[in-house]
Amino acid sequence: MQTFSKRVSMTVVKRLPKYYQYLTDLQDQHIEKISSKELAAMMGLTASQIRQDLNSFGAYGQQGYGYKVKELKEAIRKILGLDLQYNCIIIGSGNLGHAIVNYERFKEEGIHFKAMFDVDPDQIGKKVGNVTVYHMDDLDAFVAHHKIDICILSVPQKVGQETTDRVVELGIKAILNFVPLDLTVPDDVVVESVNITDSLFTLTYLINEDDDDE
Amino acid sequence: MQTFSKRVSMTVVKRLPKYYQYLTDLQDQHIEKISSKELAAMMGLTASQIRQDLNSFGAYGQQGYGYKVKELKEAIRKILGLDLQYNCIIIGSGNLGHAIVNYERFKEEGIHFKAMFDVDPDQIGKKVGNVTVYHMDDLDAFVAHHKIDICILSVPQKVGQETTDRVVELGIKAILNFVPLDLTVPDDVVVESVNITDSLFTLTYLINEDDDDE
DNA sequence: TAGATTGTTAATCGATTAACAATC
DNA sequence: TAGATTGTTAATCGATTAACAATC
Repeated sequence: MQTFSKRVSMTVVKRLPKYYQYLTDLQDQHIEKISSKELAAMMGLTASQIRQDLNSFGAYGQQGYGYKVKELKEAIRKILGLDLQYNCIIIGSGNLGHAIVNYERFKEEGIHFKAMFDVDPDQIGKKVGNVTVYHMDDLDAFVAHHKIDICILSVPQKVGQETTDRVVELGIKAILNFVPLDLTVPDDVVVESVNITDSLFTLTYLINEDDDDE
Repeated sequence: MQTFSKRVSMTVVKRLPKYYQYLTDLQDQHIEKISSKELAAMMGLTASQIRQDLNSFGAYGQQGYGYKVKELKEAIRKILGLDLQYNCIIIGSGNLGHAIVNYERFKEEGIHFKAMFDVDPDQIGKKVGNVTVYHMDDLDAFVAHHKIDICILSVPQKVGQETTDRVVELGIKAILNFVPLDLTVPDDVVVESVNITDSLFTLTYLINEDDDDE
């Protein structure tokens, strides 16, 4: 029988990493069992919502008991694709690029940084941890000889789109974008953006939110 | 007459910085007029949605004409609270902290970095641009003598919550959080989180999304 | 005036919450 | 078995889309 799983909504998908984080924490605390009610209280969601979310992927709980932390965590890990390995390059070896390479958590989850690229002569040839910075001129050759799954983009805004175009041209299908810019990519390329400017402006809104009529 | 503006939903608020970005771009291109239809096409929204969003704050357009880019941009700028000035400290002077201090865009919008704090002896006393790194021991005194509106948090995960508690204790009411952790704060403190780990895991999900039944 | 496009109300769609039978 | 809690259906709520009168 063919399965016809309805495409899961982005709203649910965006909550998955949070579930994974909380379940990892629970496991670190050696808690073996959790109910949707307990998890809801921890995460600020409702029990119903959690059960709905999880059930869009399958039945991971046990009636009358709850969810086994380890089992559920592993299930979500797999749903997130974290059972796989990813080769990754970083374009833009500024402070942000450095910060990401040094992020221990990524390595733990099978994200392998293969190279950094920049145009600044002072940066070329340097090593950040065990990752070498190459010149952008060497990008094509490098990607041709390595299977690269993800490109992390932390270049100046004005070259954001052109760099994206180049990366897409080279066949990379996933971009983690730190440039405060909405990138245009073909349908078969996925982009996830971290927009620090947007976050800051949301914060300034919230700071003043209640001032008008309270 | 008293105004009873219904509280604007977070869904709409999260789109405001995007409107602001697009309107800024339009103004830079010297485009004076835009219709909801044109803006919708650019932003990947519907014209209806844009008109609904904007009208939750007031009537900024002209029937039969559209929106004056400059006027609308200024209106949103004000809604976002970017007509005000904000004093800001950064706790954690690692690469991420450095990246943020060097972010030109923030200064343009009235965000002033007053100091950085760290516990690493090698960092104390250094200057990043014109911002000095102080020891965390000096935090209380500094905040007591400066009106600090925003704290940017880029400390190691394991001290994320305790640092937050300390900052809250000192009376700071807004936190831009880069620690991959859901911070607990009192109701009168606003937190906006940038969670790079969550974004990466969303990306790995999307990479594998269509693999199961297609 | 005629054409265009807003502001706003009504209809639809999707997400959350509630309820409860299934079952561990 | 009785109690607990899931999986899942139904009800509600909120967000998006459609429609159109107001009006520039």
